[in-house]
Amino acid sequence: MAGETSEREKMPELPDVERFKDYFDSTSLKKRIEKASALDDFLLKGVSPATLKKRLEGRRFEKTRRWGKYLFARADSGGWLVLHFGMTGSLDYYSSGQEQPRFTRLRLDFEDGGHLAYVNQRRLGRVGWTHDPEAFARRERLGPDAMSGNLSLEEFKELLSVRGRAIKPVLMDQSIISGIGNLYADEILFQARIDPRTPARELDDEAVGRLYRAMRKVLAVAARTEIEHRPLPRAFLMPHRKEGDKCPGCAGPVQRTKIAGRSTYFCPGCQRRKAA
DNA sequence: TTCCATGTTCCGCA
DNA sequence: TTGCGGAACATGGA
Repeated sequence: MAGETSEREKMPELPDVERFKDYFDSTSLKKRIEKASALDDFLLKGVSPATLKKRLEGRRFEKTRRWGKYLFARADSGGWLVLHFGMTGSLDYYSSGQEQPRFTRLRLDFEDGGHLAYVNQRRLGRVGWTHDPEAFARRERLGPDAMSGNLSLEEFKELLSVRGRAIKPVLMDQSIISGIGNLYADEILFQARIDPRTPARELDDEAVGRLYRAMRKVLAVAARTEIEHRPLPRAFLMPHRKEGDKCPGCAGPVQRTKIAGRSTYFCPGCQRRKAA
């Protein structure tokens, strides 16, 4: 991730956390942790710096998993390190001799001389510890992960049918579905050709089906392009988040509005409240 | 100087 | 009680 943040400053949503997972796996598994330093206990939630040290030092990470925007790393002491990236968090692995990245909040020093830095400029984020990611998700009231095989079209339909508010904030509500943030909510609704202001329960079966498929497709494609470090597909709205920019679908002007307090970009020509 | 950005949490209203 | 919108939070950039 080093040097990469400057070229693409992106806020962590599910695809970004998927990239962090891939990065964590390729840099930090199976190595003995010599030292764990919480440099800013502001971000520690429910775990003291001393406990974190005790759980990590002398241990190795065995595997990772992701739930929504949370990344969990399993230590061979039993238990999982919990990372949430807030709006400005990322990971940076660097070798000894290189300078510690600015805004490093947690640093792990490995036996091979490498260091994993959890970097977070604005300190909206979280570092914690849990004995079980499933239990953590329940306690935090996280809905099913947006990419999970467990989230069927039927369940998705069920989740939306009882919500009266606009579909966009419903998609972003982590207690309903985990992983979708402001940018990808816009992208998913654009790909599904649905007006973001449409009340969730007004979507008919056909529209919900389109939305479900768009959600899976967008997140999968975005995660892959994030990991492979490629640009997003040309048909994506995301590179056009600017009022009046050209819609990649119809070339009409992209419109900006505010929904539930978040700025929203959409194409009024392509995205309708009722299926076309 | 003021506004905006992002995700989550908290407050207050209906 | 529940669902919801909006402000607040930290911090820097336009």
